[in-house]
Amino acid sequence: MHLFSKSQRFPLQKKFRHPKTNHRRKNADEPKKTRLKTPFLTHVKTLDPKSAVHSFHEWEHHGYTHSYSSYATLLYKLAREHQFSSVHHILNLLKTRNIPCNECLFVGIIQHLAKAHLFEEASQLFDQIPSFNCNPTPKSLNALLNSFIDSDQFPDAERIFRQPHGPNFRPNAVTYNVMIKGLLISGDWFGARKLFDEMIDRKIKPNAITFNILISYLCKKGELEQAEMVFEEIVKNGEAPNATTYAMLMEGLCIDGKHHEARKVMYDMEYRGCKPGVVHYAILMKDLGKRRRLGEAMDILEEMRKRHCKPDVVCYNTLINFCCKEGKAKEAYEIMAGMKLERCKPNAATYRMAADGLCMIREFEKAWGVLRAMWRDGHTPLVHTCDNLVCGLCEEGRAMDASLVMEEISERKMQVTASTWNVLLVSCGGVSLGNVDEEVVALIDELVQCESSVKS
DNA sequence: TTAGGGTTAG
Repeated sequence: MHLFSKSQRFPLQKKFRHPKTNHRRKNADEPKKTRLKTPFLTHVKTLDPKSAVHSFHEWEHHGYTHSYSSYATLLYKLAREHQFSSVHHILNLLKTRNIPCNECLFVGIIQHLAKAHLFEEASQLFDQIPSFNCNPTPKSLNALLNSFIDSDQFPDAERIFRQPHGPNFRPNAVTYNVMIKGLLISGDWFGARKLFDEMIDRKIKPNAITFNILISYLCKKGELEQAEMVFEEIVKNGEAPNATTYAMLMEGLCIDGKHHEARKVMYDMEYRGCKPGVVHYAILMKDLGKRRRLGEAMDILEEMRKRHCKPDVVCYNTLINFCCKEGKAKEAYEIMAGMKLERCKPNAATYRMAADGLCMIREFEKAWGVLRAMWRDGHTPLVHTCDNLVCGLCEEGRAMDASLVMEEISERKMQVTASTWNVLLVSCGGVSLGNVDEEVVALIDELVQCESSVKS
């Protein structure tokens, strides 16, 4: 029993003919020419892996000729869901039907196999790529090596890397980058340098990423002098350091207490034709904040504006964070107000930090305003922020305000901790000793009922 | 295809 007629379930092939020529393309299975979304592709997306395989065969059974993209989409889906026996089955169909394949398909499957720790299978699939009517390039080798290394399988990656891969199959810079990364993960700096030298000997030109991998390692280890030497090497090699190189170097210098030098690097980068971005300013800002030099951190904001670099939400958050930590939440509040003028939308982190900071300095009215704005923007405050606000208001003897806050919290299906409820109830009891404030008590009753219905 | 940088919380 089917809900749709046969023609709806298995639209006839003629419906998918090329709109201009109205005849089937000769090479319909060619990977690059199958960008039109066929009904099968739309259909298969809605199915679970088992039904997808079933449907694939059913459509075929009713005369539908699957294009390469049908196979590929199905295979990606199956691999993503780790249905590797079905992957094997569909791959076999591709092979026996001699359908030309795109190397990207194998890259994707190899990555999923490695994620599932099926390293032997990943390696075998890589070896079998030529049997699939596909010429492998270093791209699939690199994907295999990188998947192995990211799964902590460096020895296997090295074994594969050292295997001969045919006369026309030459490793490229990415291959070496991946292997260098692998060595540095285990802290083998000398091994990495040796591989770098091998790369040069084999006339494989290192790229910016090669240097960035080395610099990133050195900066994290605090080996600033060596990092700067590698930096000089980049220039010597005729390669241009990129924005990431500068950012890593700046961060390394800041960590090493060399703020002034980090700033110099930022000016140098502009001189060398690489415009500092918001991240570079944020690195300086964060460092100044850490050193409790808030005023200078604020000046960076002004400097950014002068240099036509629009501060983003993370920049503002960096400042707001340090202001709040220093008990200067009023300044943080001003910054937040300034963000709106600059058309920069606060995010959940902005609101959370500002609300907490304002509670900390007992500016509950403002904190309450921040919470409301947060809700209006579709963000959720943390439970401890609500706790702090309600408890703070209670401590100031403002039980009615605290109850109103609680009302809104409950309306939004949020909860506070049990101890906050206690504080609120005790606070209301204190208010009403011998002179019960009926309005407050009624509100609390309502809230308790609402709270129990949320919990149930 | 490879790295990678600045915020909150967890």
